[in-house]
Amino acid sequence: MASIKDVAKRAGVGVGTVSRVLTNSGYVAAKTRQRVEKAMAELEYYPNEMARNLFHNRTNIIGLIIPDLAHPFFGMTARHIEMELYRRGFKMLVCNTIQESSRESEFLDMLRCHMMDGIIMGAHTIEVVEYEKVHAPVVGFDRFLGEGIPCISSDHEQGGIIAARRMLADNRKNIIQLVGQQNVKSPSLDRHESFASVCREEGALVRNIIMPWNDFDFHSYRYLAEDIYTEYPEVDGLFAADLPARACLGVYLRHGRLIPHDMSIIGYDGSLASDISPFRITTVAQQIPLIAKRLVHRILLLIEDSTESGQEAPLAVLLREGDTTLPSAITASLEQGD
Amino acid sequence: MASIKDVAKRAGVGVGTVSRVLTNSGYVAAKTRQRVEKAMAELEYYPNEMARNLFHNRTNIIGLIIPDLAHPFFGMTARHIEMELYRRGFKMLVCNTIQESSRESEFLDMLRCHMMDGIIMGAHTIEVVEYEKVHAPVVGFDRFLGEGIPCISSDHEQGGIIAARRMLADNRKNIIQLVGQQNVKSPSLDRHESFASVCREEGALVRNIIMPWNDFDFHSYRYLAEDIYTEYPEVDGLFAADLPARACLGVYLRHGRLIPHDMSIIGYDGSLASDISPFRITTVAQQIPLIAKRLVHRILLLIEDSTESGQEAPLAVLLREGDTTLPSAITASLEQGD
DNA sequence: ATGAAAGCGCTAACAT
DNA sequence: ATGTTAGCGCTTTCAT
Repeated sequence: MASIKDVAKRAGVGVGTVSRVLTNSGYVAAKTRQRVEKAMAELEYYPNEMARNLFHNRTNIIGLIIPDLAHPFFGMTARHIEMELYRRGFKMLVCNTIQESSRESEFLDMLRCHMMDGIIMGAHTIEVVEYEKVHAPVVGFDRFLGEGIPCISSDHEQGGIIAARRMLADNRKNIIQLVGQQNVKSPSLDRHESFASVCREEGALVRNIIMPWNDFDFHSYRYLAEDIYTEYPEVDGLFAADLPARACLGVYLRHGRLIPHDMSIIGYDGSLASDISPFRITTVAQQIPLIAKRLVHRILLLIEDSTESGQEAPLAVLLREGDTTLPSAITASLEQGD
Repeated sequence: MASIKDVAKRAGVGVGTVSRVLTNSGYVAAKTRQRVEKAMAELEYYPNEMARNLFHNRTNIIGLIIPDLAHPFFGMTARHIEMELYRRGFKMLVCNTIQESSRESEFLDMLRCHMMDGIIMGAHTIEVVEYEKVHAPVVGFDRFLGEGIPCISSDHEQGGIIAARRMLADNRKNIIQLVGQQNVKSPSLDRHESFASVCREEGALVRNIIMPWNDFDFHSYRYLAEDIYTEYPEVDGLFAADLPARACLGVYLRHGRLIPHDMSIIGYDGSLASDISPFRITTVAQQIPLIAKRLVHRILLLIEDSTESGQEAPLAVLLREGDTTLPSAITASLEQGD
C-alpha cells in the first residue's frame, strides 16, 4: 500500500507538499500540484484514515446503541440516523444490546478509547450512573442518562392522550394497555400514565398488563396475546406497541372478534409493523426521520462544543388511522351521542 | 485525556513497561505491574485505539453495505451479522445505499483508506468492475462481485423449486410471480427461473411481473398489488418476496378472495414480514443466522489470509407453512387425486 | 512555495 | 525486568 512518502518520492517533492495538496491548504504551485496528483494516481494512493484520525483525534464515527436492529422501529430509526450522519460526513457503528448490559458497557468503553466521537444511546439496559462518568459526547434516545446529557424523544405523554381520545371516540369502556418492562427511566413510559388517566376520566376501565420480557420475539407476543384473550375475552379496547398490538389483533380475530366493530386496537410507534397488510393498525406514529435528524444534530453539536447542553421540546406524534378503529363516520355519530 | 506517558510518569516507569502491562506481553515484575495499574486507575486511563490501530494497521471494523436497514430482511440480517462480529471481537459499520450507487463507491473508498478491515457487500447498485480493483477483503452477500471474490447466498434455485412444488401441491394453475429489478447479477434471481420451469412442467401458467422500482416502500407494493388484481383477478397462485406478497394478500382479501381457499400465496425470505399476524404467510425462509455466520466467517478468514478463496455451497432454504396455502390435510387429499 | 522536523499515542525491538 | 528509541502515516509549524 502506497504511503505519502512513496508519493513524495515519486513526485520528487517533500511529504509536506503532498500533504498540502491532499488537504488543499497552504501554498503549492500549480505544476507541483499536477506532479503530485499524477504520482498519486499512478500509485493508486489513498490517504490512510487511521493516521489522520490519530492526528486529529477524531474518527468521524458515531456509535449507535439500540436493543435490536431487527425490530422494525429500531431498524427504521437506525436507517434514518445513518442517512443523516452520512449527509454530515459521519459514519455509524452499531451495537445491538439484545438485552445484554455487558454489551452496552463495552461499547461505552470504546467511546472512551477514542474509537468513536460520540454515542447515541437508545437501549434500555444498564444503570444511568455510568454515563455521568463518561466524559465524552453522549445523547439519549428515549432515555434519560443524567442531568447534563441531552435526551431526544417524542412527546409520549401526548401520545398516550391521543390514543386515549381515539379509544374513547370509539366508545370503548373495557380497555387493556400493554406495558413494557421498566428497567430504566425512559420518557416512552409516559404514555401509559396519560393514556390510563384520560380513559379513566371518561369512566372507562383500563387494565395495565406488564410484558414479562424485554426482547422482541413475535412468538412471545402471540402467546401473551393468547393468554390475554383467555383471561379477558370481553375487552373492547387495546393499546400496545405496534408489534404486540398486531399479535393481539391476530388472536382476537381468530377467536371470532370482529375488528373494529367489536373492538378497537391502537398501536404505538408507527413502524412498518403497523402499516402492513392485511389490516393496517391505527397507530400513534413517531416521526422517525425527524427523531433521527434531531439526534444527529445534537450529537454533532456536542462534538463541536462539549459545553453545549439544554434539553429540547419533545417531538410531536401523529395519529395514523388504520383498519383497527371504527371508520370516522361511525366514530362521528358516536360522538353526537349514539 | 491521560496518555500512556502520563501513566508512565505517575507510576515512575517507562512507557515500554506500561505498554507491556497493557498488552500482557514480556516480563514485568508483580509490584511494578501493581504500581502501573494503580496509576492507570487513578488517571482513568483508556488506551487510545486510534494509535493502536495505526500501529497494527487494523481497525477491527467490518463494513456492511446493504440496501436498507429498515427492510425486515436486511434489518434482521444486519442484526445477526453484528452479533456474530461482536462475538469475534469486531465491530460493524453500516452503509444503507438506498439505491444510490455513489454511496456504495464512497464506502468502498473508506475500505481503501484503511477505515475498515473488510466489507460485506449486500447491496445491488454499482458495477462489478470496481470490486476487482479493490485490493482488500470483500465478500458478497447474494451478489457476484467477480471471480476471486467469495459470495455467500442461499440456495435460491432450490428455493424456487420448493415454492413451485408447494404451489402445485395446492393444485394452482394460474400463477403470478413478482420479480425484482435485475440491475446486478445476484444469485437470488435464480429462484424465478426454477420456480417458473417447475410450475410449467406441471402444466401451470406462470406470468412474471417485473417490479418497476427498487426501493422498499410498502405503499408502492400496495399500488402494484391493486394493479395486478385489476388486471388478473382470476389468478390462483402468487409467489413474491414477503413484503410484496403481503401487499397482494391484503388487496386480494379486500376484493373478497378467500385465502387460502381460492388462492395460494407464497412468500420469500422468511422475514418478520411473513411471520406477523393476522395471516402468517407461507414462505420460503432463508436461514438468516446461518448466513450471518458464514459471511462473518468468510470475511475474517480473508482478513487473516488474503489468499483464501474458493466458493462454498449455497445455504439451504426452508419452507415455513403459514395461513396462505391450503392446510396439509387438504393438500394431501389433492395429491391423492382429488 | 517548499523541505525538514516534531509529534499524535501506541508497540516492539533493542539495549542494559 | 525495565528504560529508551524508532517507527506506524499523517499534519502542521518553522525555517528557508
